[in-house]
Amino acid sequence: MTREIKEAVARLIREGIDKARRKGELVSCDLPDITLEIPSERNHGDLATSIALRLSSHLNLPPRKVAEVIVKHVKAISPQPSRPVRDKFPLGGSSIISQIEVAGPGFINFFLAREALYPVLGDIEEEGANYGRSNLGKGKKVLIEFVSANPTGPLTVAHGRHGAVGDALANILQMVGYEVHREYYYNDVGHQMDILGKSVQARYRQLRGEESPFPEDGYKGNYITGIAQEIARECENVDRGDSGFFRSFAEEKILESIKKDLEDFGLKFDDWIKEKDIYESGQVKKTLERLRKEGHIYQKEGALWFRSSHFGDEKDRVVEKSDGQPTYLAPDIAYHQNKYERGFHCLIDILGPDHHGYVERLKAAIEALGHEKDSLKVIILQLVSLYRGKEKLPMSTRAGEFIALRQVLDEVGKDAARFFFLMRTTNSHLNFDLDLAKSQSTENPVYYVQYAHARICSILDFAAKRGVEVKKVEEVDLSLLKEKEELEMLKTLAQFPEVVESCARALEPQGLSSYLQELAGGLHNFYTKFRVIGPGDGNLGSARLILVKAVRTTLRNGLRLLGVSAPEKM
RNA sequence: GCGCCCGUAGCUCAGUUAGGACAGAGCAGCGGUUUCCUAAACCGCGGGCCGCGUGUUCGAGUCACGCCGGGCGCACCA
Repeated sequence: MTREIKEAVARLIREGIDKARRKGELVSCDLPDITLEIPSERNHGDLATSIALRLSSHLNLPPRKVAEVIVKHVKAISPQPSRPVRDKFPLGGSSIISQIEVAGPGFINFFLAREALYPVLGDIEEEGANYGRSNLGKGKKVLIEFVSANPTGPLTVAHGRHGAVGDALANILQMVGYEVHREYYYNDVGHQMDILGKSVQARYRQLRGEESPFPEDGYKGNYITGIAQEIARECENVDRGDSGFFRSFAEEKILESIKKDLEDFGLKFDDWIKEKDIYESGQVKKTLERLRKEGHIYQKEGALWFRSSHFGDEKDRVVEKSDGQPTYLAPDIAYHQNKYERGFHCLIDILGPDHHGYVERLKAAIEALGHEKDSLKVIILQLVSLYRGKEKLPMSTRAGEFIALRQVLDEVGKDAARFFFLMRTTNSHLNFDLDLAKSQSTENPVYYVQYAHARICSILDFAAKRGVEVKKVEEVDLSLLKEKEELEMLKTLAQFPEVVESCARALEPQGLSSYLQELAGGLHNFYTKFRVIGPGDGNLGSARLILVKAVRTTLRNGLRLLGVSAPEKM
C-alpha cells in the first residue's frame, strides 16, 4: 500500500483515539505506534490494525470494546482532504475508506474506497523508471564486497549465487538512496597460489613427457591441464623449474576467465582489490602496529595474537604465526580498516557458510579499531546444490568434479540463473534444478514474470497498430477500472516501493522475486478474463492501457533490480 | 563437545527481522478454458499434530529454554 494511504489511515485512527479520550470514553496512556498491516485474508479488508488489542491491557477494557469505541469516533470524523496528492483523488480524511469493521478478537479492518487506489497510476506515469525509488539511505556510502573468489579456479555455482545476491542487493540499496560501491577482493599471494603454480607446473612437465609428481593437495581440475597446454602453445624458453612463472601465468589466465564469466553474468565491480596491494602499501604492518600499541595484540608461544575475546569472540586469534608469516586474518583486518579509511562507514560482506566462524573475529577487529560493530554487516549465504531433475550433481571442488558457473550460464542463460539464485532467502540452502531453469514451461517462474512483461508489450504494439494512443492519466476516467482483477493489480502496484524498502532493510532480495511473481500473476489473471483493446467506447480501453503500462513499468523496474532482462517478445 | 543455518502440504519453499484472526504460494495429481491483444497463460478441486516438549503472553509457525533430526563450521589453512 502506498505510504500516503497508510499514513492517512493511521492519522484517522489517532484522531479517533484522541476524540474518544476527550469525551472520556478512553483513558489516556502511552500510545504505541499505530501499525497497519495488509491482512493475508481478503475478507479481512485492505488494511488492519491490532491497536485495540495492544491498548486493552493498559486500559483495563476488553479489546473488542476498545476497538468499538475507536471505530465509532473514526466513523464520525468528517471527510477532510487534508493532503491532496493529486487533484482528482484527494487522499485524506475518511473519504478513502469505504468500510470499517471490528473483527475477531478486536482487530479493526479497513476497506479502501476505489478512489484511494487510482493515484498510484499517476505516480508511476510520472516517475517511470524511478518508481520505487526512495531516500531511506539518505545518500550514505555503502561498500558491498562479494564473490571475492581467489584466482585458483573457475567460478562455481556458489559464486554465482553470491554474485546474483550481491548485485541485486547493491541495486536495491541504490534504489533506496544509498551510494553503493561494489568491490571484489582476492588473494594473490600465499600458500594457495603457490599450490596453484605447482599444480600447473606438474601438468606442464607431464605434457612434455617428464615424470613429474602432482602435488598432494594440488588442484585437480581439468582447467589446470588446459592452462599447461596454453603455456606449451604460447611460451618459448619456459624455465620449467620456476614455479613462480607458472603461478603468475595461471593467475592471469584464471582472473581473465573469472572476469569474463562475471561480465557474461552481468556483474560489474567498481574496484578490484588485491591482497598484495594491502601488503605493499604497508597497511598490514600499520594496522597491526596500531592494534599492538593499543594493547590488543600480545605475544605467546612465538606467535602474535589478537585479543579478539575482549570484543565478543570466543577466543583470541593468531595474526602472525611463529614462523613470522601473517595469517589470513591480518591482511583482512587491514583491508577492512582500509575500507573505513576510504570513507565507507557501512560495510557489507557476503560470505559462505564455511566462514561463519570468521565473522566474530572480524567484527572484533573493527571494534578494536574504533568502529561500530554494527557498521559491518555480514551476510552468510548458504550453499547451492545442483540438480538435474531428481538427480543431485557432485560438487567437490577438491576432486575437480564440479559444475562451473560458466556451464550453468551456457545451459540455462543469464536470466534464469539470476532469478533462480534469488528465489530463496539467503540463509536457506538452494536447490538449483537445471532442467527446471531450462524448461520453457509453466513451471519456470522466470519466464512467468518475463512473459507478463512481453504480453503487455504485445498489447501496446497492438494498440499502436490500431492507432489507439496511450493517454495521460489526467485525460482518462480511471474510475472505469472497477473489476476485482484491476483493483487487485492496483493494490499490488502500490506496494512496490515498500517491498523494495523492506528488501533493503533486511538485506534480502528474495522478497522482490516473490513480489514480481505476484504482480505477473495478477496481470495474467486479468489478461485472460478481459480485453484491453476492443470492446466499448474506448474509454475503458484507455484506462486499461494506463493500468497495464503501469504494470509493465513496475515489472521492468523490479526485474532491473534483480539483474534480469525484461524482453518485449518471447 | 561448542557455534551458526535449516526442519511448515507428496515435492520445492514463503511467512520468524518488528508475536495477532480459521497457516500461504508454486510445482506435482485430478477436472475444465483458445472464432478474441502470444495457451511460456487462466479457472476449479483436494491436500497440514508449522520436528517434539515446556515456558512467557489476552494471543506463539514467529519469542525463551530444553530435546530430536539434517547441513556447515570449530587451525599458528585460505
